[in-house]
Parts: sequence; C-alpha cells; structure tokens
Amino acid sequence: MGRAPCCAKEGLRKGPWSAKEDMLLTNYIKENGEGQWKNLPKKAGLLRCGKSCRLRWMNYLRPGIKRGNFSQDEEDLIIRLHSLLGNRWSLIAGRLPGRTDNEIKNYWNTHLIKKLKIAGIQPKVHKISTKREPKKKPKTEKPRKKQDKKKKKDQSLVVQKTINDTPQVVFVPKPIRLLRNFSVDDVALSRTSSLDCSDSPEMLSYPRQILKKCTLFEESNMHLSALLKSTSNIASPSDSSEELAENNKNINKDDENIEGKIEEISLIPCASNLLFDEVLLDGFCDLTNESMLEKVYEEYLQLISEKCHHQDNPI
DNA sequence: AACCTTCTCAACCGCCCCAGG
DNA sequence: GCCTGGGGCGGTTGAGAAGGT
Repeated sequence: MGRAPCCAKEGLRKGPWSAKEDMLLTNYIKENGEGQWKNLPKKAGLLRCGKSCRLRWMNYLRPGIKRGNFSQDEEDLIIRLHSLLGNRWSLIAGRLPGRTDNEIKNYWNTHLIKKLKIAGIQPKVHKISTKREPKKKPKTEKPRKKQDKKKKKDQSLVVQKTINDTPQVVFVPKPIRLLRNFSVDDVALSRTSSLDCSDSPEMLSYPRQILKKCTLFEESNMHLSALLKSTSNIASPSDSSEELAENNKNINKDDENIEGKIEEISLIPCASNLLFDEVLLDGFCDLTNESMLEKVYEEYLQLISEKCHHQDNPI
C-alpha cells in the first residue's frame, strides 16, 4: 500500500542544507536550468532527494527572493488575499513578489493568526469573534531578537458594522497616488465612482478606473494576472524590467479557466493596493471599451454579493 | 548558570493534478 | 479511458534559538 517514495531514500542526506550543497545546487541550475528534479541531485553531485532540491531552490536559493521582515503593506495584502483565497499559499505568494508560499504560510501561522486573534477576528473566516480571545498575556509582547521588533499599529484594521449589524472587517485602503496616464480629473472620478462600501462591506473601495484599465488590459490579450504581477513588480524598485516581462509571460495555467479569471477579478482591490506607491501605469490601451468594462464590473459586483451572501450563510 | 518553555521557520511528507504515453 | 511519473501544494514536524524562571 501507499505510494512509492519520490526517490530512493537510502544514503540520502536530510535536514539543513550546507553551504557546499547550496553552491552545488545553485551552480548546477545556473548552468542547466530548473526542472528534471528527479535526476538533478545525481547530476549536480548532491546526496539529496529531488524534491528536497526543488524546495531548497524554490524557497531559498532562487534569485529575487526577498528575505526578512514583512512590510505593513505585505501583511495587509496577505490578510486580504487570505480572506478571499483561504490557505492557497501559492496563489497568495504569486501576488507578493519575492515571497515564497512557504514563507507566507509560516508568517501567517506564526504572526498573523495571533495578530488577528488579538484584534478579535477569527483568522479562518475573517469575521469578528463573538468571544474575545483570552488575554494570554504579555510574554510574547516583548520582541524577541529574531522577531520583528517594530511594533506597528494596526491602523489598517478597522471593524465596521453593516446594515444588518453583522460585524465585518474592512481593511481601509491607503490614499492612492497615481502618477501616469491619470489626470487630476481621472483620479477625482476614480474616487467618486469607487464602489460603495455599503454594497461590499468587507471589500475596500477601489477606483473603477483601475478596473477599467484591467479590463482593457485583458482585452488586449494580456491577462489580469499579468497586470497584478506587473503592478506588484513595479511597486518593487529592485525588480528589473526583464523579470517583469518574464512574469508577464509566465501566466499560471490555472488562471486561464473562468474560475481563475473571476478570482483574478476579485483580486483587483488587492492589486489596487499595490498601486498606492509610485506606480507607473504604462502600456495600457485607450479607455474606450465601455461595454467590456461594464461586463467585468457587473461580474465583480456579483462576486462581491455572492461572497457577502456566503459569509452571512456559512456552510 | 542551568534548566525549562516557547517560538520560529526550514524542511519534510504525503496527497493531488496533469501531461504524456 | 487508463496508467505513470514529475511537479506542485498545503499541512506538519522538529531542531535550534531565544526568553523566562
């Protein structure tokens, strides 16, 4: 019974990787590229399972991996994405350039769950807890050396009551600064035409203008996912234009089905959050296709109402 | 200083998906 | 349609670090 192990275990090393092993793996991949993980260890001269090599590369050695503390923006984004996607760490990681699914998962489990509980929110469902988390006090309040020492106020976390008095969590968006392709009037328009929070209490309001851009972006045979990735990349000054282009090419397959598309649309507010900093919205076509816009906009509203309905009537 | 407890996170494990034969 | 193997994903573990007593 059971499955055959992914590779013969005898004589294979386990546990932490040495610097030498890291070097061997990195050098091999630099020369031969990723993939063929099963045969890679042998060829690279490593006494490791192929899966282990892949994991080490993906989570640690791969270039462009951001290490260290999560920023407030990243934290907010993770919470938002988690409320939409649940524990789909790889999807979440796809929206956070330089972060791996494993890292996000760890950060969620060790920091964010606690943080949400302290704020009186059930991390699994992103709803206000009826009973307050008992104050299991302060031992951990003192920052540990390894831990993130900056005590940030959770300014973005706001509890809002809906009309039917069901408490909902709203992550208040930060002010938007759009630098290119938007006139002052455009920005004013985007603010006035933002979704009303009373329609979508749990979702932050976002500029329709961005949705419009997204729609047309997709229409020009680029995928929303690429937009999200590219905006994420633009927000990160360290990323090169080559990486950006590469990301645009590497659109996930699962993004290509309808469900994926709807999911992407649902993430637009998250994407807009990434636009808050110095984002250049270059390369979009003219904003002329109103019917397409309306279609996506309606789809988006429907999604929100479905989500609200679902949260009001959990299974 | 020594021991105990708690926390973190890299790594492992096993399951699932999917392309290719 | 079925089988197989590679790759990917999410849950879990455990060693080591750090704080507490």
